Amino acid sequence: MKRLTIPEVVVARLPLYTQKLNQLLREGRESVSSQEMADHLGITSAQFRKDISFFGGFGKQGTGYNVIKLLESLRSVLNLDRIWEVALVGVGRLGQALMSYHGFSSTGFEIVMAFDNDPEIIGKSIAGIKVLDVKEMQKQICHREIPIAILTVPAASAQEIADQMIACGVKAIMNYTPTTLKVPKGIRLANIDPVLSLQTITFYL
Amino acid sequence: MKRLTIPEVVVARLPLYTQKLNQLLREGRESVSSQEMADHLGITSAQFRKDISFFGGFGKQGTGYNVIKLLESLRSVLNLDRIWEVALVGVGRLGQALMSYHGFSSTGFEIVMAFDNDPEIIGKSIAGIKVLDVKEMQKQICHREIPIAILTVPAASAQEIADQMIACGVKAIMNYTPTTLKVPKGIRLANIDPVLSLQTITFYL
DNA sequence: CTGGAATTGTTAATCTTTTCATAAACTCTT
DNA sequence: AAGAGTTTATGAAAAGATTAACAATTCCAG
Repeated sequence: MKRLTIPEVVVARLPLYTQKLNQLLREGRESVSSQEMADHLGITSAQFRKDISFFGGFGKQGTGYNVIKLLESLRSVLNLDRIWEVALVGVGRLGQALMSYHGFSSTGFEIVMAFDNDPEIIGKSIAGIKVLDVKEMQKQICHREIPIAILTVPAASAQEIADQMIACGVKAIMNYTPTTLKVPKGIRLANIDPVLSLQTITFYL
Repeated sequence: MKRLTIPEVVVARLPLYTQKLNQLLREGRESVSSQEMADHLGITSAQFRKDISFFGGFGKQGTGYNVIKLLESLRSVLNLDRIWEVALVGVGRLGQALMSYHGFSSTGFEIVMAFDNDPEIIGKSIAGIKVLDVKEMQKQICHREIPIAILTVPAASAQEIADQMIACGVKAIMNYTPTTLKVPKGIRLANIDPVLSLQTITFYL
């Protein structure tokens, strides 16, 4: 299958493309050129065209790309034309903020379970989801075959919880903790501790 | 100056290195080999050594790297040996969660101002910071010469607020909104909408 | 104090990603 | 319907990043 050979850097740019295309769609635009996309995204038009061409020719010479058509193609490439169930572990302030974040459900992600170990919070409902005891986590995640987990626990327990998740079939972890997690090959790990990106930026200031 | 020629990919990995080194330091480790670092971080040892060597030889043949020495060198390279003042705009749930996040101050970042346009929240104090009217933003940011801003406003006003920030000297924006921002050259922009990384991951699932 | 084991720093080779350049395709005006 | 002006798709060239390989050090055991 062609998909296996697509560079990771390219895949990482696709969500930005869909974001911009959504914006154009809302503005009522019907088509857009690679040049315009590139200008807005701060890349070169050649790069945009090349990236898109990995998945086939969606453009039209002289006109550019049809916004809706390209958007739907990208959504399909990224497997966004379905609903992804997500579990969240660690219902602290950040966890609660993410649970209440409307941006997930509007883009096809749904937090369907949340877990914590604090008796104060277990049993409460946040954004319509009842918080369960983390002791239930493995049973629940296994049972519903949840593929994606958001990890917002304290650093000290991050690795332990991650191991448990992986043991019951989680395939991707969004790691919000300031911890270096070790995961087996085949498990996708995204490190999105807010501090990491700040620390990259200060190099350039 | 040598720094100008260091690849962005390398700089992006350095925070992960400091994260792991901090962990080793807490465990009381004195030295670590490139091989061990690589194993934990899921990279090759050659890559680690090469990355580090951009900044000079901090290791010792036969022994590895002194944890404290390497950590301090990296912190200095990343300009983390000072305090960085940060402004936050948009005190919604995510904004509040970030304001209360302890991970910033413990790593040298301090949210010193917060702004919103909601009369309900203006004047309240969150995590010790009084929320000001966003109308005051430009005056305050200019006056204190804040270099970094966290953008957690609704998508609709993101570009406008970003423009205002840049006009009064902000050099880096952490964009948490699901928006493609256009910023002039020389301004660093980090897109950290939680949805973006989820959308990258689903390609591989 | 010597020899074997461990580990770095760095050069060269390989692999990946970006940019360039241009033919082919389409639109629009007259 | 012809010609001028756009714009894509793509193969080839250039630039950039990663990996491999190994000489040069250092450590440690005996």
